[in-house]
Amino acid sequence: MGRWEPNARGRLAEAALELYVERGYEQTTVAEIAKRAGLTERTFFRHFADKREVLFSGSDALREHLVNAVAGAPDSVAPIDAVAAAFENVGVLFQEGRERSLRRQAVIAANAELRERELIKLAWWSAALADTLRRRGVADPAASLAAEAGVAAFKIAFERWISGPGEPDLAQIVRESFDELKAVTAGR
Amino acid sequence: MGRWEPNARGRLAEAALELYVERGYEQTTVAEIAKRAGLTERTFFRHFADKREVLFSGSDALREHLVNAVAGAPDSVAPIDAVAAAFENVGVLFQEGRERSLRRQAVIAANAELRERELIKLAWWSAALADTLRRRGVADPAASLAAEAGVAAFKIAFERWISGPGEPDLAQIVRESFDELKAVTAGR
DNA sequence: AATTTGATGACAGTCACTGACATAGCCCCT
DNA sequence: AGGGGCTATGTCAGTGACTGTCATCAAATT
Repeated sequence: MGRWEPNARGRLAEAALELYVERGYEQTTVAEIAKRAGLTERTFFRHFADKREVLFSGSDALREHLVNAVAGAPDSVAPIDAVAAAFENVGVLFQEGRERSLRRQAVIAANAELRERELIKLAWWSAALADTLRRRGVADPAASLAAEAGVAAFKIAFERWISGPGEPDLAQIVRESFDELKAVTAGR
Repeated sequence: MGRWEPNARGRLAEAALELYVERGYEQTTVAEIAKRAGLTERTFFRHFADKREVLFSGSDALREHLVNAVAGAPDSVAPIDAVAAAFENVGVLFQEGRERSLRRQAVIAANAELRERELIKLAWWSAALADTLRRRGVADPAASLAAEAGVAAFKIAFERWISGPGEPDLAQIVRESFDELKAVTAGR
């Protein structure tokens, strides 16, 4: 087991999720994560900015996907609908499967620090979406509002997907969530 | 300057804001804050859970105010409008004045950790609002969506209030923000 | 005046995170 | 094949946030 085992980053992420599930986030030290991955604490911090980030490294890819979807929408599509369509398609990127998402969300839900990190990732999505809308000629504050409201709709859809029974279809739930958003903001 | 100077908590909050403004959040140690307040580091952590919380202790009062406003709205008012009205009235609670809010927001905007904390405070508002709406008989996910969308509208209004020139009226900006939200989610 | 109560100080300890430097595996070039 | 560089990892020392524990001091209570 020399220095050069492949995929150090992936091993660290795997070990971290396992340990967070087994004994909780706070009760896990970075040294323990590194040890399980066959590495040292210092190396952990070379791959991840902090102890939380190891759970959120996939967020950037999701953001990219969202931005591309919105940027590629026809000009005739209203901002909120472009955002809605982007989020509907994003379900595909949860290939890691509902199983892993469930474990991950359970860990996040159990810890305030991790929820903070998740929220700032969503805020980062929102900012990127707003920026993309502005490039499409949407003025502020409409661009920011469409992005924020869209992220909110997705957040709630995701929660329902995670907490729901069986194997529900994320894209379908997202669609319903955006429909509800429209109904609610119409003052009904 | 004995042990028993009054208002230790307030002195700590004041010293913290000053130092965060002067030299930045990260470059300020808790020991320095405590020293300026004439106290020790240990005492700081008896008053505030962590180094960030000292900037957010007013958040709970705001939440209370919001919840009461929504709970007290007439039954005939639609959920989103009850939330909107609550946020319009909340401007009153920024008695500390735009001046202090400006300094505080500048500090928060400059640091990711502080932005995380702010987001989770807003999420806490949203959860409380959703809960209040449910008590009014609003079903989910409508309750959650109205709360989330409302917080988003307020967040954007607040940003505009802070970054705008002169002394704009927060309540007015909040009203406009909710109107924009309605327009945007209508697919325009 | 004695007692109790609550806030503060003092001190030691853990752990997240960082900077600096050493070392080991891998690739390229001759 | 061998040397030289490049990058990932290891080692070590240090800072600072945060916690547990116990002592101490001021004020309220009796």
